[in-house]
Formats: sequence, structure tokens, C-alpha cells
Amino acid sequence: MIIATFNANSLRSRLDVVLPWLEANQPDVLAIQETKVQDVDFPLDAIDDAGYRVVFRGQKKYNGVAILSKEPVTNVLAHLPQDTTDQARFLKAKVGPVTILNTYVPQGMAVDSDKFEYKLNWFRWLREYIDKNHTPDEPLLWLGDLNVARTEIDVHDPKRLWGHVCYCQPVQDALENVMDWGLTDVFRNFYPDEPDHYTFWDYRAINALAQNRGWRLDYLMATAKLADTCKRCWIDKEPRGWNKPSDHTFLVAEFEIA
DNA sequence: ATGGTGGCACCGCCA
Repeated sequence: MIIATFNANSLRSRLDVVLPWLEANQPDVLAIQETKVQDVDFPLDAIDDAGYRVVFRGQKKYNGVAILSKEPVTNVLAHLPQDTTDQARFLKAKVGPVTILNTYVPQGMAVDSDKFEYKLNWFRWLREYIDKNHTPDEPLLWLGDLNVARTEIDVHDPKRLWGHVCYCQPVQDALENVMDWGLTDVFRNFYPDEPDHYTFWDYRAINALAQNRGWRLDYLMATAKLADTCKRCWIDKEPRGWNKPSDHTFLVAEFEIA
């Protein structure tokens, strides 16, 4: 079972990347963040033609999440109950035995902003949600754009970037607190202590991708039961068919699970 | 270089 995650920065603008990637890689599941499309305008036909079922939750202009799957999807929940602002950042679905929590965690804007406080709260709400509704012995996968670089090897310039909303002590603590529930960083399991593995390159910075000035902000966080079945995990930097400067890329894992 | 550009929907906001 191949499961992937991708921040699209507008799904409709990135169909020319997503559709060929689906065709070439045939994942069982692709979780997408920042679809940036209202549900009424979701590109259902294109996804259907690619051979995928899809559940989604979007809103105008910002955020938006979707889960594409070859197999039927059940147990769908389209908002994090504790988050009363309802910003289309959370989508839960079950595919086969695996519960998938697809999230677009708030970026946070600035550490002294209300949005940063919202970001920290968001992690707390997620921890509360899984505490109440799941157990660590289930095959569960929390994935998506988590907007946190976990450690100094997850950013290209840790000295300069320390204090950024995606790389500072409060967000690292907030993320680890969710992981403490019983989740493991699947990619890091395969490449412990190796720097220079990134999933995001800021397209506003000149040559960020070419010089690998990136961040690791996207994750597959699995319970032990699921992580133990993971045979490989990789960041797919191949789909450079972007007609615009790149942003996030695909993070993929293969699980040996029915 | 503490900037930059792209996306969406509106006359700016967010990343």
C-alpha cells in the first residue's frame, strides 16, 4: 500500500503535476493540502478520470484538504471538532484498515501574532482529538504539511532560521507533544541523522531548489503498528514538471499492509 | 539580500 502526501498550492493550478504523478506512481492514497478550491468547484472529473475516488473539504481562497484513494473511503470527518473556526485544514478518512488524518497545520504568520497562538492551539486540539477518538495500537497515519521543522537537520540554515514560526521551540514542542501520543516520523526512521532531506523550497528565494535551501515540513507520522510495516519512504523530487517555481514536493511511503 | 513571487479573489491576504 503506497501512501503519499503533497501540498498543491492550488489543486486546479497543479493538475498538470498531480495527474501525471498519479499515472506514473499509482499510489493507493494521495493526501493533498492547500487545494485552494471551494467544494462546488472541486475538479472531480479529472480525479475520477485518473481512476481515484476522492473526499475533500475546501473553502474560498485558502487552505483546503483532499484524500484521493483507489479503494473506497469510510469514516470521513471533515473538521477538527475543537477548532471552531472551521478553516478546512483537517480531513480524516479510513482506507482499508488505515485511518488517515490529513492536515494542513496553520503556518502561524509571526510568532507574536494571533495566528501563531492559533497554530499552537491547533496542535493541542489535534492531540485532544486523537486522545479521545483513537488508540496508539490502531494502524493510524497522521500526514500532511505540518509546518514545523523538527530539528536542526530539517532546515538548511538552522542558525539563521531559528525563531521562524516553522522552526522555533514552541512549535517543536507542540509537534512532539502530539507525537508523544504514539506516532513516529516514518521518513526519519529510514534516514536518522541525515541532513539535506527537504520537502519544501520557498519559491520566493532565488535558486532555493537548485541549491537545496529547503525545509522538511511535510511528514508521515505513523503509529508503531503501521510504521513496522513500512518498507520504504522517500521524497520524490522527480516531478519537476512545474510550470511555476516549485514549492512542496511529494513524500511517499510503501506499507506492507492488506 | 530579513527580500522575493504565485495563487486566489477582490481592490489585499496568505504563504
